[in-house]
Amino acid sequence: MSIHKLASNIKYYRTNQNWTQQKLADQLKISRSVIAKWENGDVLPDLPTIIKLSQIFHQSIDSLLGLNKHADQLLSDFQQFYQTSTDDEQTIDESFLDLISFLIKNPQFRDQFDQISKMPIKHQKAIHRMISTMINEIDKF
Amino acid sequence: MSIHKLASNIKYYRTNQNWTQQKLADQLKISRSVIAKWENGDVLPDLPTIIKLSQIFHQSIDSLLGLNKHADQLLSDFQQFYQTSTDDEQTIDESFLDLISFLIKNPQFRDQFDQISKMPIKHQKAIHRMISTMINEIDKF
DNA sequence: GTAAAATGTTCCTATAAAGAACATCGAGAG
DNA sequence: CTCTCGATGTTCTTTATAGGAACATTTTAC
Repeated sequence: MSIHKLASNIKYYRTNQNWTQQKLADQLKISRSVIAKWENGDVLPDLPTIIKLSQIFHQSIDSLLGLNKHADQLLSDFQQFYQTSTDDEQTIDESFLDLISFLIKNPQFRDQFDQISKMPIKHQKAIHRMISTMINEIDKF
Repeated sequence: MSIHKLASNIKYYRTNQNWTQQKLADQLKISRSVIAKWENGDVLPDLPTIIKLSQIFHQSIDSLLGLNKHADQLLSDFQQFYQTSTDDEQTIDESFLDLISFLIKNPQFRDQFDQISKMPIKHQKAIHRMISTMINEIDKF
């Protein structure tokens, strides 16, 4: 149940409008601290509020929740685009679209990734090993 | 706030399948009386349950709630996904396509970021900080 | 008309979201 | 470098409401 996406989506669409948490809170007529909690994944908005959010951001509820309906279409587009530029047929599947959407909505990771991709291979390998360790450790929580 | 439609929709899709309330309850692993309350509009299902319902009935959440979208909005959703819209120049540009192609060609990184993207926000933030440190340190070589 | 099933209702409990106050972070200004 | 202020994050408490169990009612089948 990929509800964690709602958190970053709310933050993404809010900052996209250059809104402060307070401004969004005012529109929803709720307290600002609640929005901070939504965006950190501490708490889920209730259904009526989700509907309001989807209207304010002009997003379908499904896409607010990260359950995008158009994945199939987008997928085939991506595949077409990369058919020419990559000779080997690597896996571009639905989960890859999810990852792209994650990078779009989390520019801080995108920037890091950009840097990593420009490093020499040996550094990349070192980083890859370290991230593996990090992921394993953090999974223990 | 046309939430009243959810009640009749749940009942509609359930009876359409010739399911009893008990059978639906079993699939959701909740008590039957709750479903009676949903269908009478006494109570709203929580978000995770709504998502399950939309999957069980093969309906988008929006249509389950009776919030059907228009064609033009579907179109704008599509554009939003690509982020081709005006003000967001930094999201999808040439360098982003480079990044995607890097991900395609380096599945080991792709898998790691896949995992990261599925973590709770707080873990993501921790990882982000650690990667920052790593990049800074490794740049000193 | 009766029995069994399906559904509706009541009451209670437990959960988790909202609010308020306080803490921390971060971006300028000096 | 430090101070300030706006924005955001966190903690604690309160409140709202969804869920469960048991009972009541309605519907269906015979």
